[in-house]
Amino acid sequence: MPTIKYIAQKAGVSPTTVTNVLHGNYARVSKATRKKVEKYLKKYNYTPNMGAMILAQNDSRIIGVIMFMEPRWNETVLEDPFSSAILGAIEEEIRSIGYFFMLHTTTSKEEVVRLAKTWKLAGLILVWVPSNISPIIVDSVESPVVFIDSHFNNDGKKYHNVGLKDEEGGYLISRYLISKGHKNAVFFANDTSFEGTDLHRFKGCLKAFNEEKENYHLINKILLTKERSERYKTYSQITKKEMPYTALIFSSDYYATEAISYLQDCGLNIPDDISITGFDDNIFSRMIHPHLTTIHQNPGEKGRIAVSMLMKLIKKQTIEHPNIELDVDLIIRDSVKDLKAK
Amino acid sequence: MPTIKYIAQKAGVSPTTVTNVLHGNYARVSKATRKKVEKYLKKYNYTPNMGAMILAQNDSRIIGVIMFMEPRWNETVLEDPFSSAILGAIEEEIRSIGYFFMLHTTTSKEEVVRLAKTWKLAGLILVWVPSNISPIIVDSVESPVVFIDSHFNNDGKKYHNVGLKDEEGGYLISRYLISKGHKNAVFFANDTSFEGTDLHRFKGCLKAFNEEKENYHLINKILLTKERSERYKTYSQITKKEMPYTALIFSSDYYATEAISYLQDCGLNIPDDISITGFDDNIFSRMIHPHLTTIHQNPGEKGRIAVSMLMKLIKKQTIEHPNIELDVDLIIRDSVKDLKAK
DNA sequence: CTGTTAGCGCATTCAA
DNA sequence: TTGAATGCGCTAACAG
Repeated sequence: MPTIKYIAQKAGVSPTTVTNVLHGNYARVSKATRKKVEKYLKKYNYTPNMGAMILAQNDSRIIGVIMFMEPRWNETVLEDPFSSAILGAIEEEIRSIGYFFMLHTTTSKEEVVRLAKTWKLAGLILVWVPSNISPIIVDSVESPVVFIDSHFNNDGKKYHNVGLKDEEGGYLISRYLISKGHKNAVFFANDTSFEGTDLHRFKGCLKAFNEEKENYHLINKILLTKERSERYKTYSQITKKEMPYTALIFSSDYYATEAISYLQDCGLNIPDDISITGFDDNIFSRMIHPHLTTIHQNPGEKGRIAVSMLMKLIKKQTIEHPNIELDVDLIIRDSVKDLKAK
Repeated sequence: MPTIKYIAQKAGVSPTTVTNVLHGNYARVSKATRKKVEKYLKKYNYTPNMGAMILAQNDSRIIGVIMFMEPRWNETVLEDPFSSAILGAIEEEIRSIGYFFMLHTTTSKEEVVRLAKTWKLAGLILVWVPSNISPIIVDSVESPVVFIDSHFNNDGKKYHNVGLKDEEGGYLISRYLISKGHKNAVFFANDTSFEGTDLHRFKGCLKAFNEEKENYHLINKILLTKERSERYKTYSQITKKEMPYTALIFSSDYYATEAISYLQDCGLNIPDDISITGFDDNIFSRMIHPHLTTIHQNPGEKGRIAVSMLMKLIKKQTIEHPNIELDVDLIIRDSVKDLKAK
């Protein structure tokens, strides 16, 4: 494993010169020696030692991507095509600009801070951070930070976030349900904490239903747990009692899909017996039958924008829009019954 | 950011003593000084600098996980819940033993070698490496290497691999089809290269059909591409011509699911018009209707075993089983028609 | 049991 | 346009 020193010796120049060639400081090297050095660099297949680089310049070119989630990446989280799509896009983007991708899941802010220090991370991308700990992280970490899908308390701090028009999504899907004659619906949140995206989507639904006259109600919110058997129990109650609602609004395609499958197994017909909507427009939303009516978003775009925003931060460029909210689209498929049609 | 030197100074001891405390070399430190040092370590919240560690001992504690795939993590690869489940398990495992997880996708062996050198990787986990380049990587890299789902040419080299009884899986699913009266089937491979897992699954199918008398045929293999529209074209041909087969054997649930959805949209009834089987038993195999008859495997286990094997390699412990083939199970659901029933 | 010292590979002064 | 010297934080060999 050749070092700069070694190359320098072989080429008969000083280490400094080799460094200058490597860094493209061509103003400080004559063309002739530059060519010569490049030849030896290639000949001995020089590879930098990142350890030395970190030590010398306090920057690792590693971008840490932290997914905030339960200790275990269980089926309900990472197997959701939506997470993977974000990660895939981020990885590709980071790699293409010559940085490195360190992935970490945790729910501990201390762990994030420690990771950033230990590795002198060039930057951090934090996915799904609860709003109460984001300010702490931003304050304790030296590296620039970009959030994905976070919502913040209005504490005057400047956050960089790539999110979605969650509220508008909730509004759109609810308006659509109302337009099809649905007067009573239930909202299923992805998480028991019910904050962030869940909360905003819910607010959007609420807004739509509140615009209507009486008899229109977003009846309730139900918080789904990470435990599949418990969710099944929740779904099963839908089949039993006299349902005071005609539509189920899910805050993710993942759970909407799961519920449809479960309810179908119970003998229900979707959407004839009950209408169901999702959120995300993941691959499986169009693979199941009935195809799922849902809100579209582009997870890859989220990841890519997050990386490019982070790079601007790293390079200390100015950022015009520190808080991006990507657009949503209503995707009408077949999981909602038209109650007005006869 | 306190350093060892700084802590040593504050505690009134030498850096060596601090190091010894940090490394648990308690034989070289008196209990009293140990306590004292620990106090200061905590007080100043000491965090190691990995750059210095890499430099000093040529080991980064980073485990590089390389996914061999097309430059773009597109929907067809990472959004497959199967990949994410492997990654999730690996990440969790690596983190729990105090190592770090660097994720990289590529198809270039040079890139793998460079990454390993640049970061002095503690170890490498290579997923889905084509058999022709695995020996090259093993030879060019200093770090221990564990493969996942690779198959090797018999070149006498010692590989460490965590795989699956792919052939048995193919055999099981084919025997099942035959038992239900299916005499002619087609095999759909996940990749155009048709090697590794695809090939072995196919072989298993072939074996089952060849055991039968004449008139039993695994008619053909069809190699699916990464381009969705092309796959749709492939599926659509199934609907058009007079099908000389009654079952489609897919080498993954992912594509089986996709095909079912597509064919249903074309008006076909699964399994009445045609039977379809998958491979993997991912989450969506039981969410779609008809539920998919498939071969079960446990991706999380694959990831965890790979990490533990790698750790043994890193610690230079002996490995009894360098080539593990995990068991498969036939999962019978509703996507295969019983042709013998009337 | 404790401390001194040298060196890992690189970037970065500063001098020539 | 080139080179020599210094230090980043840590480990390990050696000395006490």
